[in-house]
Amino acid sequence: MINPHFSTKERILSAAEDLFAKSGFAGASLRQVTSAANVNLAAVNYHFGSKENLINELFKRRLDDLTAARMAALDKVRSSRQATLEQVLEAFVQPALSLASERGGSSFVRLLARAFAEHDQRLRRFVSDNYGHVLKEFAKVIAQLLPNLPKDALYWRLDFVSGALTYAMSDFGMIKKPAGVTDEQHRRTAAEHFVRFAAAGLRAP
Amino acid sequence: MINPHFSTKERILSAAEDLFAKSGFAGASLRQVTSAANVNLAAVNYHFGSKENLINELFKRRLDDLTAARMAALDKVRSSRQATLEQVLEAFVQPALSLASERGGSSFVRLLARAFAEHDQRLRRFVSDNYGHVLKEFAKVIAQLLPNLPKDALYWRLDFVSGALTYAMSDFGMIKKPAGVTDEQHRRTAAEHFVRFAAAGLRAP
DNA sequence: GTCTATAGACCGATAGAC
DNA sequence: GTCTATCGGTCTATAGAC
Repeated sequence: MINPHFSTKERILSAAEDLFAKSGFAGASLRQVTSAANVNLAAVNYHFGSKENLINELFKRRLDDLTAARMAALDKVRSSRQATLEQVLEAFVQPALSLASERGGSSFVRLLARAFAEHDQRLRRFVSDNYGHVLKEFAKVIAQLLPNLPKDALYWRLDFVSGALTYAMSDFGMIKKPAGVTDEQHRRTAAEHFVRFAAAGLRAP
Repeated sequence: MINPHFSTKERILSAAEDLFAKSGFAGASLRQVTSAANVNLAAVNYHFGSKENLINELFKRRLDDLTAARMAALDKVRSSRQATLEQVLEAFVQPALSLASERGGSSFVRLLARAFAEHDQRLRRFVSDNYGHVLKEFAKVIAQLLPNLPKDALYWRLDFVSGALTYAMSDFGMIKKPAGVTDEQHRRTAAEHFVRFAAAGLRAP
């Protein structure tokens, strides 16, 4: 399961990603993590200091890249003459899609969904402090594309969009994929359906 | 916090609802629950047998009423001559809204969102075994109202709708409510925004 | 039905040898 | 950097007095 050629630190991160995605942060113990990673129990505290810090590092490892890719995609859309709502949504989803295709990425996507569902103050704060500005930028661009939509309606709809995306992505790799379809195709299909749905919902009268 | 005039069993259920909503099923211990309920630790095992069974009873207590109310509302819409998509969505949301207005109901709504986010096999199975048929009925009626929509697109969109609703409702009682607005008004507003958004998303070309 | 007390297991974290 | 061993604390569940 866990590739023995990676360093102890990376093996811990990968095992933790899988187990926390499956059982939750409180539900999976460091003993389970180190056992799955084929690593000694004490290694977690040596490399990360504490369970809480291990969780933070887990998010940092993936989110730094994800937010950078999203901002790059948004800037590209912005600089085009006539940006559409669909393009902005695509710029938001596509990087998450690529992430989900990386090694262990699909576990992380589920972990992210879990972090949002858990109204854990500490974790939410960490995510919003470090990566909240990206969401604000997307919201700003979307607001410009929907100039007639009242602000409160916009915020509600952006919340619905986040919810729809979170839930759909957290199901990646679960039950829904039909047989004979590659993961890649499945994610591409999901993204297309999502963009159509979200754009129409945002444009509702 | 916990009304001392209710029975031991009910005080345990209410305290468990609050604490599991806040900290997750693994995150909150029976000691915290019994302490918040002002009840002896051993009372949980006397009345419920185990922590797992306590969780099941928690869902049963609310979901029996919720699904019955949803089916009643759906039947009413069905029997009307010209049912609209908006009416069907309203029939789905309104009972959840009423539930959220009950004593402790808002905690339960967050708990429900958590149960979906946790891909815990045991809990998901319990919910879908006991209450999955309601979702199927709604899906059938919605499919009839969108005869030109391919089946796979419909399933994706219904997933997005569930996600949007779950996510939005799990935020009830959290940060979003503006000052000077009653809980009741806030929920009503949320429902209206949701129905507009979801109907438009489902009708997307 | 409600309590105390405790069994038996697991937890995160650390000290200290190598 | 990696290991063993262990501390001090928590957990669920239960036995048995009242």
